[in-house]
Amino acid sequence: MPQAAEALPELDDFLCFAVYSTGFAFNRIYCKPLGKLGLTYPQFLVMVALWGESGVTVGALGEKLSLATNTLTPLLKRLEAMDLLARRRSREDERRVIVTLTEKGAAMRAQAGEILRCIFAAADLPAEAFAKLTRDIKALRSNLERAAEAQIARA
Amino acid sequence: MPQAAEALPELDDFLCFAVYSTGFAFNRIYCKPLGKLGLTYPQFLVMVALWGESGVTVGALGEKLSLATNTLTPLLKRLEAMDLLARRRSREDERRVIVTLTEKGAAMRAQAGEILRCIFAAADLPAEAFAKLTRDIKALRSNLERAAEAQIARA
DNA sequence: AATCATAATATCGTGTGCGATACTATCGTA
DNA sequence: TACGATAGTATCGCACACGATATTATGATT
Repeated sequence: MPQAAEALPELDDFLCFAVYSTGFAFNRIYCKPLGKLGLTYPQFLVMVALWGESGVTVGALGEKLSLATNTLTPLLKRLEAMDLLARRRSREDERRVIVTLTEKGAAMRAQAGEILRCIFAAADLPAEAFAKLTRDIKALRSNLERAAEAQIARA
Repeated sequence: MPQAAEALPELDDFLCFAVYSTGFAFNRIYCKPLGKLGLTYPQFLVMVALWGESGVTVGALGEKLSLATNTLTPLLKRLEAMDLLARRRSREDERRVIVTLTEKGAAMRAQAGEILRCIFAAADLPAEAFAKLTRDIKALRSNLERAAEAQIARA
């Protein structure tokens, strides 16, 4: 006897889809202000990471951004071509590549505040709700990452 | 007199980055169970939309998914090649393309429940927190979309 | 010192996202 | 009924993401 069809929520009620589509909504909002700087959204995130700490390895940068070198290397080469950062091999360990902001790249930091104000305005949430949502999503990400590691451990 | 450098939050405290990285964390979690079905994560989302309502136009599907035809058309062609859906021109309006589930595509719905349970388990949140987070993120997305429209209107 | 395992980065191929553009069908208006 | 405007879809090019693989450097073991 065939089982009754299991109820399936609407796509719009999926948490994963909410996150997925909101990510792209952020991307679209960032498009205009970042276009003035000639940056894409992922490139901007790399710059933010470097403004926090310059002179780091590709691997350390990838750790911060949850990106592997297959994504990061071409992206960094494009930023290098724009003269925003420099890539050089480490002397102590020739396997490592150190990424450092150029003067131009460091100077661009002055534009960041204005952009973040745009985004904050677009999100249109009270500061406390904004902060709480950030914490909640980070907690979710942390859980998902833990589950992903468990998946690998089982394999 | 040069202004003191404006404080810039750490990348990890950006709401946009939290959403961005959590989206990819979802993607990585979905990878294993969807691999068994031969689907990518965006392809799965399209299937979910069609399980909700089959026989819709490419445009209507794009509306649900916030995707334009430049992304959707190649994706739909791949699903069509897998015999999960059919694309045919509308008789009444030859501009429209109607997307319909095949038997195989409709049957795949039976696998969806198990996958969603995997994801829910990986998120590891109480059901109420899960639902509230979904609502909060959707509200954020709604605000961002409204701001994007305002951007266009100003342009 | 030779050899093998491992680490760090790079390369390649596939599948999205998306701005810009093209193409065909429908509609509105003279 | 022509004809310009608009709608719906497709195509193209570029920039991510990422699994798989390659390449070079370091470390470990004998």
